[in-house]
Amino acid sequence: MEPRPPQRRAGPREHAGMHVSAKADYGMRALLELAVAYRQDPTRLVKGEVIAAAQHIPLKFLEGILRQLRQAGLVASHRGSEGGYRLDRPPADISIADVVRALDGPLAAVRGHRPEELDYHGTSEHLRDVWIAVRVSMRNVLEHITLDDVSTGTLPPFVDALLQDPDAWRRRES
Amino acid sequence: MEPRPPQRRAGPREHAGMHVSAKADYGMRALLELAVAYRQDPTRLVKGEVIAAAQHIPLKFLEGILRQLRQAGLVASHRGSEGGYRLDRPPADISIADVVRALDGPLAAVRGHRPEELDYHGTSEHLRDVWIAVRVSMRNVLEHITLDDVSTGTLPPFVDALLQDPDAWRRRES
DNA sequence: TATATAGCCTACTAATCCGGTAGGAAAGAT
DNA sequence: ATCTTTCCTACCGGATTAGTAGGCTATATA
Repeated sequence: MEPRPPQRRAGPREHAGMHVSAKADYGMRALLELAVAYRQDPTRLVKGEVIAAAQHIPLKFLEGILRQLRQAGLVASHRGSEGGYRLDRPPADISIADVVRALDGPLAAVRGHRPEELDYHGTSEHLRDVWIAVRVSMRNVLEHITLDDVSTGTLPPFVDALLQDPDAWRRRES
Repeated sequence: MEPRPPQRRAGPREHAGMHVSAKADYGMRALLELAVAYRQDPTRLVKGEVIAAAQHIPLKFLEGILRQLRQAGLVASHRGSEGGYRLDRPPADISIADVVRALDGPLAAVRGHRPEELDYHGTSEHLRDVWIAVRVSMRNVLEHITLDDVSTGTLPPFVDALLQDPDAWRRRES
């Protein structure tokens, strides 16, 4: 195996509201590779190293991610010379939310707690509704886009509508 | 000052897709206290300790948060015996997104990068659209709810609509 | 002018998490 | 028996989180 060029690390972490970790990002890309193979032949196995090379993911790190995805029931694997990984169900039945939850945990949390567990009082009584609402809106997007959608590039119409927003690609001054 | 009961810390951090930090949560609650005072009298100052007591926030931690909010232009302050904090503009002009951005940084990031900076290729070409779409949908919620809305408990109709979702309060199996 | 008050600023810390790396054990094919 | 490929455990440096500690500075009042 040729020596892999050192991965570029994002500098200071710069915490963000919704942060998709390297794990979830790599995991999504790995699953998209598997989605293509699945459409060719649902039983076909793809080796970790092939995925790693195609998407420039450190192999040993990827192995851990794929193991986690297997434990979540999204991926199946076989060892040995003819081993590898495949999706455990059709790519149209795996949502982005499934992947993010398997690798990054719950979609939304406040101070480490689920929104519905929060106990606000006094003037902040209605704050919980806000976090619940943002979670619903994230779910609406992430639960309705599948691996198949992303893989084929045909996102659901309501997602395309979101992307039509002229400011969609503009960054806000933070 | 009576000794403050020890703060309950959330156990293992349990990383989440969107994680609102303690800072942003405390900051929101502090601003909601200030919003009430502002409606009474826009020039009225509230002391840090009063806010801390009302919302059970460690005082010294809160001071740092309020300083950050002042640097972001959301809060004004005065020192001295009659000092304290107040909103620097009407609560109807401060959105939740303003607060989260001031305290937690950008609303959405992938591996520490803004979604629009990402460079995907091959099978994951369309993945960026997904992260952009989820950012748009988060913005749609967080930029259109103001401190005034939360403070008075009258959220915008489209947010109420989100909360009507029968599953809004249900946690998903992760 | 002295003093008390309350915000401002810097530095520090313990625990945790992130993004990996290393080394080998176990399973499967030839 | 051997080679391949996945599986598992342990470890690591750096960064972040959620605070704490202590003093400095501005302001009002006596």
